[in-house]
Amino acid sequence: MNIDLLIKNEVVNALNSLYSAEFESKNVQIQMTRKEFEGDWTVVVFPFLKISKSGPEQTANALGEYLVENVKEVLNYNVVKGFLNLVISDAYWLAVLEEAFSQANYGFNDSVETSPVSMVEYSSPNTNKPLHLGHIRNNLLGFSISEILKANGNKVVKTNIVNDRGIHICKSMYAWQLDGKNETPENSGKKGDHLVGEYYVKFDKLYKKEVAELMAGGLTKEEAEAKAPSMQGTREMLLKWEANDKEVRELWQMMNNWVYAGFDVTYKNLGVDFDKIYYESDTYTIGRDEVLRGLSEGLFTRHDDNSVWANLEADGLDQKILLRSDGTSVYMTQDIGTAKLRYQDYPINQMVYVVGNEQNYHFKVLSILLDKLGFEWGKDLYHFSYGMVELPQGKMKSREGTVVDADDLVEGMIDVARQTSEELGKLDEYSDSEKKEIHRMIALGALKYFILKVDPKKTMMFNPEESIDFNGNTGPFIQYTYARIQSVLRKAQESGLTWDKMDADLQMNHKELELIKRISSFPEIVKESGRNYSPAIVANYCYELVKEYNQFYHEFTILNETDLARKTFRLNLSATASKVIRNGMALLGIECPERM
RNA sequence: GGUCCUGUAGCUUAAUGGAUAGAGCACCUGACUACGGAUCAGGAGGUUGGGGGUUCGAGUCUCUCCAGGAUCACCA
Repeated sequence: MNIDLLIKNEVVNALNSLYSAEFESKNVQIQMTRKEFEGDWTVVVFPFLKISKSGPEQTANALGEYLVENVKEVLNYNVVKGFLNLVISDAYWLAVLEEAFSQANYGFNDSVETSPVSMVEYSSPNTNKPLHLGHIRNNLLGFSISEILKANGNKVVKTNIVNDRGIHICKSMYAWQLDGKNETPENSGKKGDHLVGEYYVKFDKLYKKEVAELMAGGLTKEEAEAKAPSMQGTREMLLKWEANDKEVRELWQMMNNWVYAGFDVTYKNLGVDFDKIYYESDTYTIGRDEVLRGLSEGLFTRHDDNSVWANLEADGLDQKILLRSDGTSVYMTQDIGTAKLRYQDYPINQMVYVVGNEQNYHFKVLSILLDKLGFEWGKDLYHFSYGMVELPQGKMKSREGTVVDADDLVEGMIDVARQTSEELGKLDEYSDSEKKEIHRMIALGALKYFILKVDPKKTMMFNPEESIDFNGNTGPFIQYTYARIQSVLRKAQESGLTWDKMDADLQMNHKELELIKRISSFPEIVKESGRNYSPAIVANYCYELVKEYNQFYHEFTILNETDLARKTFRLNLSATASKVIRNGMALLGIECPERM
C-alpha cells in the first residue's frame, strides 16, 4: 500500500482509539514535509481539534505517539505548530526506489478493453493559411493532454476537424484564379500552405483597394464592401461550390491538397499526429437534421424570416441562431453535427475540445444545446480552454503581419540549437545526420517545454529570444541532465558495474532521500496533471526533479565512490531518475537524446 | 452595458485553503584535476492590483473597487 494511504488510514485508527471518534480517511490532510523541517510526511492536525477537544500541539503529540507505537514505517515524529512531521524508515524508501527502478513504465497505466474512451479534438486549422504560434500552443497542449490521459489509463482518440470550406476558403481560391498564373508548390518551390496563404493575403489587399476606390466614388462603407467585385466573385464561387460546380470543386480540391501536404510537414516537425481526421465539408450538413428535429420537438423556434433560434435566456444566456434564413448551417450547427457523428463512430465516454478561450461562450452554449437535444454526453463535454500567446511587441495580428509562422519558428530554433551545440563541440565525433537529429530534438524540446510549462488557461508571453535560452527552467536543461546521466551509466556499464541490487542496510543521507521522495511522487503528479488538464504540472515536476538531481550530482561522486554498496545505490538512483525524466518529458511530447 | 477570464520580484513564471509566497532570466559574490561546467553554492530583489469578509490559517474562497483581455454576428 502507498505510504500516504497507509498514514491516512492509521490516523483514522488513531483518532478512533484515542478519542473514539469517526473520521473519513479521505479528509485527512497530509503532504510531503517541507525541506526545512525534519521528517518525510506531514499530517495537518487542525481539522482534528474539534474531536480531540485540546490544543494543536497536544493533539499532534498524541497522534505521533500512537503512530510511532503502531506503524512500523513510522520511525519518529516531531511537532511544529499544528503540523505533525513523521519520519519514515529508510527501508521503506529503499523499497520505493527498488520498485520504481524495476518498473519499465513507472507512473504509467496501460489502457485495457474496459478503459474509458476520451476523444481529444485539437489543432482544427483553416485551409486558407499556414499554422502560426497560436496553433503551436494548441497542438502541443492537445498532444500532451492526450498522452497524459493515456498515462492515466484512458483510451484516447486524437482527432482533428479541418475547416476546409466556406467564404474564407473561397477568398484564396478567387485570388489564385485571378492572378495566380498557374503557380503551384511544385513550380514555385513554395510550401503548399504558405502558397495558399499568400493568395489569401493578396485577396485581402485587393478587396481593401476596391473598397477604398468605391468609397472615394461616394459609396458608404457597407455599400462598398458589398459591391466590391472581389467579394462578389467570392460569393459567387461559394454558391458554385455548394452547387457542386465541377470547375470550382476541382480548384478547391487542388488547393486544399496543397495545404494538406504543407500541414503534414508542419505536424511531422512538431511531432503531433491524429487517429481520425474529420473534414467540415463532409460534416457541415449533419447538424441541420438535429436542429430540425429539435424544432419539431419544440426546443427551438422559427422566426418570420425562416431562421431558427434557440432561446437560452433561462440558462442565463442569449438567443442563439442555429439556421440562417436561407436554411444553411452556422458554426454551432456544424459542431452539433460533428459531435453526433463522432459518438456514432466511437464509444466515447468523454469529449475534450482543445480550443482557445475566446470560444468559452461557444462551448457553454454547445454543451447546453446538446443536452437539450437529448444527448446525455452533452453536459459532460470538456472545453480545454487555453489562453492566447502574446509577443513582446504586442498581440499577433495576421493583418498587421505580426504573426509568428510555425515553420519559420521551428527552423529558427533548430538553427540556434545547432550553433550552440557546435560552440560546445560535444558532438564532433558524430555524423551530420546524427547531429541534425539531436539539434532537432533540442530545438523542439526548447519550444515545447517553454510553451507547456505555463498554466494552459493563462495568456502567455512568448519571447522568441528567451525561449532559445538553454539555461534555467528550460527543456534543454532537462534534456542535458538526462544525457549526462546516460553518460555516467554508460561509463559504469563499460567498467562492468551492475546496479540492479542494492544493500538493504544502507543509511541514506539527506540529498539521496530527497531525490527518492521526489521520484516517488511521479505517479501522483501524472494523476494530478490529468485531473487538472495541465501538462504544466508535469513540466514543472520534471524541472524540480532535475534541479534536485543536479544538486545530488554535485555533492557526491558516483563513479569514483569507493564504497561499492554506495556506488551501486547512487547508480540505481541515477538510473531511476533518468527513467522518470524521460517518461515525464514523453508526456509533453519531448524526446530526450542519449547525448547532446 | 451584460457575461466570463486574468492581475504574484525589473522580466518570464510556480504554489490540492496550510508552515518563512518557490524558481528561472537579468544583476552581484564565490567554486572548474568536471564521473559531461549547457553546472553548482551564495547575495540582493515581494504590502501576491487596492480595500473589506469567511477561516485556527487566504495568492487561493467571498464581496467591492481598479487595471488589462475575451465574448455577446444570418463569421468560423
